[in-house]
Amino acid sequence: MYHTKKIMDYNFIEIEKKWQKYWSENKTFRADNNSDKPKYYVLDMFPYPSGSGLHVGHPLGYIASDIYARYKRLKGFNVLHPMGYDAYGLPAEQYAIQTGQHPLITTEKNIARYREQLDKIGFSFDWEREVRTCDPFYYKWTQWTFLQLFNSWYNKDTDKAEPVEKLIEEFEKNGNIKVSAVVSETINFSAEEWKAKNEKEQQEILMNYRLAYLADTMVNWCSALGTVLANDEVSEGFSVRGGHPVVRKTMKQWSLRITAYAEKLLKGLDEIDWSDSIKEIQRNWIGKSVGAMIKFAIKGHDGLFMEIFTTRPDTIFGVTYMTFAPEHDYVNKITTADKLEAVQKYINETKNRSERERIADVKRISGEFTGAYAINPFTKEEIPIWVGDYVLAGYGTGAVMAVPGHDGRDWAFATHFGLPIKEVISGGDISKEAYEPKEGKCVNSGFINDMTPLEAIQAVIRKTEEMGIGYGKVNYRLRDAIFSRQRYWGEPFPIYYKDGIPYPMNESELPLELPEVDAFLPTETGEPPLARAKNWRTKEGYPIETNTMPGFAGSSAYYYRYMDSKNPNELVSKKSNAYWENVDLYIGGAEHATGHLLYARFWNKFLFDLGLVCKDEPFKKLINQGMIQGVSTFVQLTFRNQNCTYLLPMNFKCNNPQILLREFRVPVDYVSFENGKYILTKQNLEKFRNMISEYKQVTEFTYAVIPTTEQIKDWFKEWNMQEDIPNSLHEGFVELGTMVEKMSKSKYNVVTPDDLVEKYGADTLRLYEMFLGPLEQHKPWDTKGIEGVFRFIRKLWKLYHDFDNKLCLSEEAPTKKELKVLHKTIKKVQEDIERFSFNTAVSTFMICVNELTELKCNKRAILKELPIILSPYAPHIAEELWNLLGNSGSITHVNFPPYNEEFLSEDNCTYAVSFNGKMRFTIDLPVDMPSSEVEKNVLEHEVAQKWLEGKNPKKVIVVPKKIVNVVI
RNA sequence: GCCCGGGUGGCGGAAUUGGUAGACGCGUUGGUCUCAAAAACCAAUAAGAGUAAUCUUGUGCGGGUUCGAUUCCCGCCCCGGGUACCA
Repeated sequence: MYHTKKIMDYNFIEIEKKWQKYWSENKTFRADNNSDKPKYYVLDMFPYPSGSGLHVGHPLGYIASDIYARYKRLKGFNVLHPMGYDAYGLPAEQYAIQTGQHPLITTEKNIARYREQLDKIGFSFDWEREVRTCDPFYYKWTQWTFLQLFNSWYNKDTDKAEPVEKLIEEFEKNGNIKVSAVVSETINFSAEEWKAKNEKEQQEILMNYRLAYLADTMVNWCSALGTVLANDEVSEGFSVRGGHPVVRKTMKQWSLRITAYAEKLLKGLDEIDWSDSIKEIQRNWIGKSVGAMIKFAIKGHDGLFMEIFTTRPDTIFGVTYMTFAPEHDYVNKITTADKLEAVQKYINETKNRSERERIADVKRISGEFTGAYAINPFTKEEIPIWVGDYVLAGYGTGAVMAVPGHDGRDWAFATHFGLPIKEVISGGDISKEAYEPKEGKCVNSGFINDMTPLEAIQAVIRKTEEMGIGYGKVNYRLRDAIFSRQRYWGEPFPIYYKDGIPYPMNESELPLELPEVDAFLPTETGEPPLARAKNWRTKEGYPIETNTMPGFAGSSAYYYRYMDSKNPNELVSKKSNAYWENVDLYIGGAEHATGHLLYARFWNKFLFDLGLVCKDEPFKKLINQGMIQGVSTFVQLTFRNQNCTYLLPMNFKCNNPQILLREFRVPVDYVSFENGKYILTKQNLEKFRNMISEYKQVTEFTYAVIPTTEQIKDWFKEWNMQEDIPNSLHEGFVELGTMVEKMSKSKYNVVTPDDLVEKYGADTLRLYEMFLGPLEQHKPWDTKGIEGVFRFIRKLWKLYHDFDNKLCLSEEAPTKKELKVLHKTIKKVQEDIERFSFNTAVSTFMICVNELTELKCNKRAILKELPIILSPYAPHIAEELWNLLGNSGSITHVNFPPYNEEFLSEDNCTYAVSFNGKMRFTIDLPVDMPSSEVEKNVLEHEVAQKWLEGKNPKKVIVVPKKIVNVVI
């Protein structure tokens, strides 16, 4: 009875329902586009609404961003804190293929579930600005941006994107002689030649320039998903989503010329406040290398040059062979008749090796001599030309000069085939391994002898430029982003075909809505699902593109749409953009490092070039929340007889080889925690057995029992086992083994926020998720720890209430002690929020409530401030207490109380006194006591006398208000 | 292999600029209340020695700088993430 009453004192169910209703009815969190207040934009990576809903790991980042958003409101900012859905995606479509249910229906159902879960946690989102990528009103602007990309090219002279119209004007005036652009391939032509070309030829040339272009591209083809994938969607030869095999294949695909922005994307990293690891991942992905292009003449082929890219022109005197990628055009031209057969055979072999095999066998060295020779431009030596698959066709020129003395791969290749190795940089031992550092002196190197490698690099580049055979060049590893997918559930391209040439639709025809199809599968002829749509043609009857856009299309500029989500005329109005600028704080998972976070920066820079937005980076500060891992629990199962299997603890070992023990996962819902151990009780086993069909566990589980001691004894006897019954066996329950791993449905370790909100309330959940540890760190979820936070929040409630749960406040003036507790809390909480240290802020609240409880403080003067500083973390109880204190309306927009240093200062402070660095005792002394006095007082202390043993200290260090170190 | 990040009690973690290592919470142990259990409250809780006061050791390992190092430097080990022949 008493217990029940006590629990009901803090009635979180009613309080939370009441305030969530209030916020929604009063539109408390609506952001204003016309405000005199300074702005602050806090954004979460919008979720893909999956069918399994949210688990406790998902809201972690949302809670952190919500705390920050609420804090900024208290600090007087006009805060934009929106939420939406990345609604296009493969799972809904795969589900549609299996069940025939339209992906829109699945998606809407999932969104509704997400919304319900999110609402329960009490987020301060401005839901009026919600976006969904699959909504035509939204994807109109995705399609519109695509058209801008299609109609733009990258001008290297102005270093920005410009309209294709202007390029055409230039072609008509001067051809492309004066144009410096980022292109697929360069064919020079004059104005006359341009004008002489027909429409089709002209369009083909323009396609080389467009930032969104259609071209034959080597793509990652995933036949299981029936679509191509971007590089970031493939990992080690398998699709990231689903884990299906991926092969390399040439196909005509839409691509985005992100490579034009490689340098800007790299430079921009220096100006944004992101974690070092993400910046580093992006730097590696962009992969800038500075070097030179150098042409080597090929013996016996006048006018044919082997052009290579190298970062080490200083080692050119050490070239002992050259290598072409097997796919290189020249291989067939230069291979001598006697080598032709072997080379052809080699090329065919490498072609048939899948990407997967190539990766698996990185260490296998293979190659073939072509019989041809290149001429070293400096030494005039004849150098054998090889073909080898360690040279990639897609990087640089697809050909390398090999310097085995100073490059590890070349060294391995040369050693394998017995090719010469020559030292041209001193400092290493090239008989053992390649010496790669750019340190030492050039040797055996003609005119660059005795130079340092760095000097030599410049000298060789200059010389090749004079000789007209080379120039300095920067290369990037980054590839253009393949932008088409052969799937249904994505944005249609606003492109139609006339005589096989793609043309953009008129902007007035946007949005081009996703058509209905009879099945979500490719056609019999292998065309994408949109080819099934009836009358998928323009008004004039031209066929419309049947590919759809990839997932990152809709997520690359959504943060702009939130600024002006209802605007039917523009992506974002100049005025709204000028006010909100860009995202101040962005929180999301690190898994988007090379995908979304790179594409969004690219789109943003493009929009900036066009003058559509005012900032060239989208996200000023980025925080990647760590993964919340699940604790999986295991039990061993062993066959007893036809109707019975025994459950045994994981630490049960058995030497009898006839007894087979099999490991099984026990779903987290059936696990109890007692005496510091995870266990499965008899009662829970019963429940679990009834639900067994929901889990893909073996049928033996149906007959599983926890053996009693008697049964074990019999069993041991039966099997002639001599062992004593291990003390890990118990009556009535079985101990479980544990493992921390990713939280996922298939691992049966998913904890959902809904259950916790129901049991403890949203405020407790919010506090606990933050309390778990630093936001950016991975950490295991441990449901039992939530009790501590729940105790804290009830203790807080009790500060304001008497035994009968009546508000009970004293109007007395607060003591110095009480004021100090309050103000040090305000100070620490503010500092912690500002450095995103949410876990320590929760500790601070706990300390504060512990101390006020200790002081039996129920004074209004103190307790009236507490709800404000707590409100970002636990908004519902904060609102309730705020109103109980006699305030009306929401706590959302009040002022964060400033702390007063005056209350923090003390007359005395505690010095920690150490001898030779070891702390021995503490002593309270006046704050303003001069160092010499402190020293005197310390040395006179009786404990000090003991440690000094009558000797004089060698040295005494006094750090004012902190420590004293006595050296003896 | 290369590039990042990280190793602190039984567990999650704290120590913000080199200044009392282990805050706060979980768990555990003992106690109060209760017929009993739960809840609540109180106390102890890094390890080792000691009745105790107290002492010794201690932040992955080895060394260094310093009056003083979880924090800075050098070398190594382990874990997590990224990347994979990028010339």
